[in-house]
Amino acid sequence: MQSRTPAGRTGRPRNAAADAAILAATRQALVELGWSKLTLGDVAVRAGVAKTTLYRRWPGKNELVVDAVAELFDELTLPDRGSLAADIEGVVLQFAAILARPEARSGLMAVVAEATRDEALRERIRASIVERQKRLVLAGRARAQARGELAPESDADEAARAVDLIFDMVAGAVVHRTLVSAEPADEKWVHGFTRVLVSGLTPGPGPGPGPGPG
Amino acid sequence: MQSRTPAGRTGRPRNAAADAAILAATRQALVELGWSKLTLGDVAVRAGVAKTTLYRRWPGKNELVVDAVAELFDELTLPDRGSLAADIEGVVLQFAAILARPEARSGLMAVVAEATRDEALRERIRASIVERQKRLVLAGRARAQARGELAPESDADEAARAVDLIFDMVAGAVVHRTLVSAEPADEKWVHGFTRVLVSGLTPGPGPGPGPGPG
Amino acid sequence: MQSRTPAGRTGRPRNAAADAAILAATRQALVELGWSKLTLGDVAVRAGVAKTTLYRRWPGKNELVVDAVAELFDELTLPDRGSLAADIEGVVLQFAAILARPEARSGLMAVVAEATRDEALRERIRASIVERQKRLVLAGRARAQARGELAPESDADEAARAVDLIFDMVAGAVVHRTLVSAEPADEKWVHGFTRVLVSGLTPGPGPGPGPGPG
Amino acid sequence: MQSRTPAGRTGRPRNAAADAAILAATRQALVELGWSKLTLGDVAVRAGVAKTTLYRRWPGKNELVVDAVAELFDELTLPDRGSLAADIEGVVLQFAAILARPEARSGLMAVVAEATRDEALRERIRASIVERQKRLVLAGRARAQARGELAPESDADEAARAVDLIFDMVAGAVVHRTLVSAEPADEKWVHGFTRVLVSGLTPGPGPGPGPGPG
DNA sequence: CTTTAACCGAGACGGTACGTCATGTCTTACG
DNA sequence: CGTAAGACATGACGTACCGTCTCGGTTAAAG
Repeated sequence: MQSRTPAGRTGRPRNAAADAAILAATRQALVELGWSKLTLGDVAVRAGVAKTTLYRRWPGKNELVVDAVAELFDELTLPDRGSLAADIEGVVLQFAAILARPEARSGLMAVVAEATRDEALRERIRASIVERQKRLVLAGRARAQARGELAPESDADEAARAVDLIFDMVAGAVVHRTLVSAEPADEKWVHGFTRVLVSGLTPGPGPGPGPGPG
Repeated sequence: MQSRTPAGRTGRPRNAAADAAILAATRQALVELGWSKLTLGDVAVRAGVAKTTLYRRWPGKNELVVDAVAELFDELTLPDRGSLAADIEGVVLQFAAILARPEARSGLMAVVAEATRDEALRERIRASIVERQKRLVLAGRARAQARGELAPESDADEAARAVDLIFDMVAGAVVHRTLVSAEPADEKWVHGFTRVLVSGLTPGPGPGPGPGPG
Repeated sequence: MQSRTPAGRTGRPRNAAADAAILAATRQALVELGWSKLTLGDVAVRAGVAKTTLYRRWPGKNELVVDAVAELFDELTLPDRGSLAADIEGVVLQFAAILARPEARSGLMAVVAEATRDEALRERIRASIVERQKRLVLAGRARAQARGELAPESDADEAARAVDLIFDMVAGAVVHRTLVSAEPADEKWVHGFTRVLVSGLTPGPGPGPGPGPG
Repeated sequence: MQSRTPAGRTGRPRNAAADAAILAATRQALVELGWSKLTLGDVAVRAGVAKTTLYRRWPGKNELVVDAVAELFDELTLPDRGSLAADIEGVVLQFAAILARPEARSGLMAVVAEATRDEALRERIRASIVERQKRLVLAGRARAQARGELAPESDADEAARAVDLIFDMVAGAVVHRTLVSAEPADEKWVHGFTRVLVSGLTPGPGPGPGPGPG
């Protein structure tokens, strides 16, 4: 998040409602215009706020969009569906649903692109989105370990690496399917993806469910 | 690619060298400025070409950047390293090396972001980059099937779905690791990724290499 | 005029019809677009001719428009209406009619404006338009002298000055009335103008026709 | 004139000094470049002002030049030199001096040319230049009537027509002499012109001066 | 009846200016 | 001091014409 009421108590206090109005206006503008056509002047008009107010609270377009998009992912949950594979399918479908919304599609990729040249923005994305949502992987892993589906890690460092890897594999595959390949991440695809993620391309000699991802 | 001398033979022919100069200038500008600061006027100056020449050959910045970035991925190869896992590791490391280059980083994500609102651009990306590089997955899969590591698909449709899935999983994980999580896709990470991709999170009862991605 | 077949006799001769087509297209474009919106590319298209052909024959827009407009004034005649005043009225009405045509209005003033910074263009205008039409003043003056309405000049130099003055007074007044004051030079106005020109503002104590210009 | 601070009192007020700087820069650019080479971007640079500021205050080049040129004619005065003819000679010489300045020469004719296709511009010229300077004719006429050199008009309508006619004859002749014939309106020419204007080409039987204009 | 040289159409080219738009800053009046 | 309004300097946009050039091809007079 961005704006804190500053330490000093004097002067007119900031209008607290403005923050929410600005973020909502940003998402609406993303839907209608996409990132590159979105202008801060337009957001200000939609939010019923002066451009100065907006600049006083966010440094620029990128940071504003990160905050506006980050909120979208807070609605993700990890319902207990009984097995690791089922839990993964459940959360991946939620994630795919969010990525199907235009404000997430164009906003997310655009700020990632900008972040390739802006260390501060990269950090903001990591803090507001990536680390924030790793909670889902952590919860799923803990649940699977409690069920005996996954072995506990030998040490904390290895655990962290495993969480990071799974997060990148899950989020990356869904994003790539949705935005680069531009195909829907529907139930069928999610099912195949989960099978490969859980069992691998070559499920081994055991009595596994069957080879291909189809 | 972009400019073909049109069917009619009349008129002064296009300068063939200009295309290459423009694409090289685009990549150079991407390195120095990133996508959002890149201007077509600047590219034209770098390429020693008039702005009008550039607009005569590409509709706009997005299409130009797609073409400039697409060329980067043509250098990917699939060396035969003896096993499916080793082949995957080899190509993923090459892919990670390309994504470490700034012209690929900002260019690729930016055009993907733009493509969320532009069907024609989406198609251009799919044709120039996605479909073009699926050759790697196809070659690797065929080689693994020849070795007996993977079972042949029952039908063409299933084969296509499998190729798409693997492509999204590989490319998506590397892109996410590199650009969103902003961590390097180094040998250690690639090794862990490949183990999960080939054997799954729960390798099952067989004599598999052992669990976890560590 | 412009294009002469050059000294060398070999080679394909110029298409003679093109000159007329270009000048006609120029006048048509002046009517529709005015001087500042007129483009040589457009004239070439209207004339069914390549832009190169046009540039081979005229140095630029200004010279082309001078030639196109100059032709308009060649239709002026000086009918013998019996008296100096009547002759003046007759030719002034013809002149006003030409200036009421849009190709003359915008073309003439525009090239005069350009000529303020281009000596060669000034000379072209003087030769093609001014000197060419002084024939009317010369003829009228000679006729009035034959009738005894005007005294013959004492010497050639004085005669030339008188002709120049009358030409400037007649042409200037009509042009100013028509284009600057933007009022029509109708019969009533021409009548008043002629009275002042012939008899002056203060016609003197004699039995003149009466004072004011009304 | 052009820019008034709008009715609303909010917002940053316009920089009042900018108007004068822009008009002065316009005249300077007219001197150096002429109308057709004058660009608004260049004027903005000379005035130390952004191009947007300029477009905020004037619709385009034509209107800007009208305002810049109109100011030049405000310095005209009508000194009392004792007789109608002397008064006319005085003001005509002043007018000729202004028309000898390059910013007046190219600017005035160019906007007149443009006005042939633009009713609003025509009205702007009439209001800013023509009607504004008729004050000189009115004053001269009143003075001549007070001296008894001219008879008073019978009615207001006739008076207006007389003023218009004289204005067109004086301004038109000087403009034509200066810009179309491209000869200087020097003292000798002005003397001859005034004689014809006051006494006519055929001064009649009275004891007038000599006949010809020489 | 072949050369030869200028003509012609088409259209790409390097430029320049256009008029608009967005950015981020500033300056005012008001609360 | 926060705020709304809006002017401001800056700079890129994508378009339009400029006048030049480079083609393939045509056309007539000269040899």
